[in-house]
Amino acid sequence: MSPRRVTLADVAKAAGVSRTTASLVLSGRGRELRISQDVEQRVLKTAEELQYRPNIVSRGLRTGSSRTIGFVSDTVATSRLAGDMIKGALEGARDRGFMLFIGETEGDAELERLLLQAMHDRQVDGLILASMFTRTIKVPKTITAAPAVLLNALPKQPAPLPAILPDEVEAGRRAARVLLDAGHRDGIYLIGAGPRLRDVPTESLAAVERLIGIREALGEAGVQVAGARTCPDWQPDYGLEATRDLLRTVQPRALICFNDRIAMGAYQALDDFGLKVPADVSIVSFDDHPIASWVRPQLTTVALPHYELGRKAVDVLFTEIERDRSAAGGVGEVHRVPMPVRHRESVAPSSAAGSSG
Amino acid sequence: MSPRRVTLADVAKAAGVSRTTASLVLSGRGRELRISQDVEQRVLKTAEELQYRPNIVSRGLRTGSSRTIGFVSDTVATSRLAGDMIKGALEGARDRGFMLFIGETEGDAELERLLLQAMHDRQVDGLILASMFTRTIKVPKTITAAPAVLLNALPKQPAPLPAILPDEVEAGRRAARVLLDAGHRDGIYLIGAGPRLRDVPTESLAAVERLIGIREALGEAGVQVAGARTCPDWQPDYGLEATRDLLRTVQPRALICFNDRIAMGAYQALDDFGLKVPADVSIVSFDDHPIASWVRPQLTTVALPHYELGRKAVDVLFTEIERDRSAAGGVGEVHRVPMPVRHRESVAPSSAAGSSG
DNA sequence: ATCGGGCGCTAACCCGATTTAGCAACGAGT
DNA sequence: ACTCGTTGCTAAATCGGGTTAGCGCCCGAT
Repeated sequence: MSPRRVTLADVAKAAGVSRTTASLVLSGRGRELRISQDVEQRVLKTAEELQYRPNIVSRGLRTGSSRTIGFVSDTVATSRLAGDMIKGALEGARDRGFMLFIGETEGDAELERLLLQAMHDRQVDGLILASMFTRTIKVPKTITAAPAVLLNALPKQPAPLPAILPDEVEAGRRAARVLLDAGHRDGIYLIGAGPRLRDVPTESLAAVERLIGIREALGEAGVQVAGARTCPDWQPDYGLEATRDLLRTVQPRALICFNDRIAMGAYQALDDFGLKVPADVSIVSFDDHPIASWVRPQLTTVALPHYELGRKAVDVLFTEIERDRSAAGGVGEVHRVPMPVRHRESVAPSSAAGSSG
Repeated sequence: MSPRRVTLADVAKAAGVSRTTASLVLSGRGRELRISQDVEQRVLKTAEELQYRPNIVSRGLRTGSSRTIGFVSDTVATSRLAGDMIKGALEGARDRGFMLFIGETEGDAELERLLLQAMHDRQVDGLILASMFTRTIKVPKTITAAPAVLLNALPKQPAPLPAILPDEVEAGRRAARVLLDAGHRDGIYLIGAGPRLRDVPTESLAAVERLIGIREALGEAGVQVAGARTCPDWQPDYGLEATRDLLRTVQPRALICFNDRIAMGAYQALDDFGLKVPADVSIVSFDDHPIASWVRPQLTTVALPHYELGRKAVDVLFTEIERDRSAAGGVGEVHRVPMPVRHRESVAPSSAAGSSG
């Protein structure tokens, strides 16, 4: 059997004071409420000796705060891709002495309802609703029971919820600029989505935004996308198939793959056609999945800042909790986290390149 | 501001009964304590109408249970490899109406201490101590404050803690048998560890056990390991280097790679030497990392049952919690979860194969 | 009339903290 | 001597439930 914990009453008794006094001293309000140095020291010493630790459950009952936040996702907890989001959230929470409840909904609305309920039953101070991939989600009504933020997602209907998202449009621009900077102007193809804004996988916000950024940066340089192949799902086999299909008709000079798994498929297709990366074809991609540094040559990619997203979500959530305490209404601001370029080996200067900057 | 929750007192008042009566009815003890049908129905109806939900924090204060378990790992939450362990644990907990606290220690003992403390402060009913890779760990003393199990780890010093681990020895046997069944008897090399039991990465229990299983199964068939290359860390680049080194002197007929990332490096090395998988060299591996089905040909591998490990850990933890309640002492049983073979495309019959029975 | 006993419900205490209101002792001012 | 203000501490209420002991009532038996 586990031994009984030391309680405030134990400390008070051992120090020969009332529970009130012990509580005041230990919560640092002793000075303010005129507890003598003598008593203060005695209480602190006793607490130390007995290894007293306040019971947060009990405190929570009184104060209404459990010093806990809930992290609810569709399936983010099990995807390595986004595991770092949890890590960021975890560390942000830890810095403030908060713990993290984790829950997965598998995209099931009923499960989500039950999960949120279970978290509210445990008096979470706030909630993070995360999505595995960037998209719009239907915000459950019960969410209003506590402060909340959206992570990697936007509300389908307008809602006063802050959202934290990667800056995908800028990422698109950056990917395009990597190629432009290497002198590429012709034979740039897209694998995964495009060329039109509606040629994207269902619900994928990232696809649309990346596409916008790509077209914008290329457009500014007076460059046209030479063509594109869409993929119903962004997995290696679809990337392989799409790229093969492309190579049967044209020889691209550069590929912008919409994520690293697609890029892996593209590598395989290029290999099949005897084309070398980056000598024959340059490749730039998105996500910075571990695979990006495992393939050869290593893949130049625009990284999803998972860790930063998780941390930012917690930061925003805490300002939201603050706001809630002051009874102020939320506004639903959208926070964009920059996606950094990881320069590796899959991009070479265009052989047709003129001046280099 | 979030609206105030409906409390038991609200229900009691609305139903015109005492809090006691309401509590008895709602906790199902009404019949036992002779509450009339009439009152019982009234209370249930009122609770339903007011959408009453008991506050678990409050209940926890009285009963000592928070209906929550803690999942503490070195860095398991952020590794896709092991994310499914969390998923398994999550679902096991959910089935019992429990939530999961998540925490990472980064291998830092002080962080671990603080984390366990924070969890105990929140009255967790039990703890799962998980490791990202199978190994022995130093069990913190404070662990005795609540029931606990080890996941993917064994205690360094003898401790009465149950442990849940993949059956690595049998996995080793299975990997070897995959090759034996395909008729391979000669030219079988190991990449990652071996050939001696002490030729393994530091602290890696999996390496030792897989090696034991491999040697056992091969030995029973009267087959010798032709040679081996160790890797200081089981990453693709080390696998690549080790395999290259091997290919400079011999031409293997089959490789047993100690995990899929190493196998990926091996693929690259074989490609460099113009050798085809599986026509020239068969490969069998461990883990069933996503990459195993992305490489071509797809990799035959013995899967780590992450999901089952997580679930099993929760199951064992609950029997442990039960045991704790009955004040019985723990025994520290070791539970082994089978690792299934994923037959894919990287193993071909040995060209020198004779009879196949 | 009195007692015993089952029935149906509730008062009151408990969990472990926080917090409000206020008490006792003492010195200073009038 | 009396009021007033500090100082230093504590009693008691509170959070939202679970749990124990027992109260009032009615019926039947003595």
